[in-house]
Amino acid sequence: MTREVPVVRGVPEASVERLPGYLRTLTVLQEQGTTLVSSEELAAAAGVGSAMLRKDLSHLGSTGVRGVGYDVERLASLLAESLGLTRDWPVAIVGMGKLGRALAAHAGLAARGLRVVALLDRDPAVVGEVVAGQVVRPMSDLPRLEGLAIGVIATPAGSAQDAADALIEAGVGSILNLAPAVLSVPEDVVVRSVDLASELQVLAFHEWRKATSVVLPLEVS
Amino acid sequence: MTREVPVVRGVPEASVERLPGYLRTLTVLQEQGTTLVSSEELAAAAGVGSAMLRKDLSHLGSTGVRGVGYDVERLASLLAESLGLTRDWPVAIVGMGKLGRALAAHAGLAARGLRVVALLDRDPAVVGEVVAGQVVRPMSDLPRLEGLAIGVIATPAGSAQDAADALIEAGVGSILNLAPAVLSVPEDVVVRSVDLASELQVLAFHEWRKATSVVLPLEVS
DNA sequence: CACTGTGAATACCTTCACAGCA
DNA sequence: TGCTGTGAAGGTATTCACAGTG
Repeated sequence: MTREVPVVRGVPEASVERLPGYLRTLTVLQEQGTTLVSSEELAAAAGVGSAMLRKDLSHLGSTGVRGVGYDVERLASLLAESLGLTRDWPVAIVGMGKLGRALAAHAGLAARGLRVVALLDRDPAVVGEVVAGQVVRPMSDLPRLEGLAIGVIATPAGSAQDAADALIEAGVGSILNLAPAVLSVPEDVVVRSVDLASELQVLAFHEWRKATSVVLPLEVS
Repeated sequence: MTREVPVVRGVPEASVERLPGYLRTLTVLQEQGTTLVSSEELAAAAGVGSAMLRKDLSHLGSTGVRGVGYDVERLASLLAESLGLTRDWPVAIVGMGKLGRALAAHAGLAARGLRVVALLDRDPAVVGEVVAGQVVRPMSDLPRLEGLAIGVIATPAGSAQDAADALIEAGVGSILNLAPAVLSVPEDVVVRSVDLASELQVLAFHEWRKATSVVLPLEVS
């Protein structure tokens, strides 16, 4: 996973990356009927330290009550608004392989303001198929789509740059790149890359490290 | 009391996360017939700065030649060995939804030493199905699997902790968690979480920020 | 009085810049 | 000469610890 985001105004990137997790955790608490939560409790549920949580929230203009904690609903609203959940973000997915289809079928994107408005593929054999209730379109349809905000690249590595170029041409401002390739894009376009094979390789590295390092017996005192 | 588990390979985590990308880039160069590469060129192709690349490689006991550059094949070998590619890492995938199936079918895992040895699902209706050439097994088969190294959780959030517990019980030392949930695991188990919906939400945040911050036209004097 | 919000301290990561070597 | 390897500098991110407050 990589990121290339110029930290511009306000919230540090590392902090931004944790916000969706906080919102998720709050939603669970809400469903459980919890109405008030301390930073300690929320942090534990979100898997982070409480000081970090408080600092993260402070960037959003936090709204806790000293001596008491946070109002769950209020905090959830703050996070939702900060993340842009109040708006709809039209998403186009390029590449209808297994991964692209999995994402297209992903329930819960819509609930978070992420509206998948187009599925595209370069392969004429795939175009016209119905995936997750939508007809797969040819790449040539891209320029016709209005108001696109986010593009997802789920193509093979070799087509990733072409897909990126086409998405940007169509007006996309952010790209989630699932292909194992480095994209070159204008600097005002935000790219996040996720490569599952690389994630597994990082884990393999850790297993390898564990296997080759814990040879010496531990000393107990 | 003890602490001090032998710390051997001092490769910083941030560095480890970039190694698979370097290897990927080198493989492409190799296929193109390139035999020698400078840090500047390789860094550009991998989308990082050249100083960072050199520092990353230095942690592995780098093997460049001053005034010349790196031997592509030699460097690829170094990276492959460092990442544990010389060994096979048995992987089990839990959860045969769309995402789990996509990963199971992922070509190129095997080429990187990641051998998917088992597909599992809790749902009896899915057990027995053939996915990517393998029969889906019930969770109760997990304890029977020998030598598992890495587990992938591709279940709904509600089942993720159960899946993690079962995988760890079966001897897994590292987990790739694709479910939107926080896992609690023993501290010697390495967990990496990837949530595609959260990734998209981070992008939505950036779009939102761009839309709300660049309202005032810049004044140039 | 328990908890938040935050300055200060620390740890970590990246970039700079150049010494040193083929 | 041209490039690597790396100490030092500069940034970010995280943690500590406590003052401030409902």
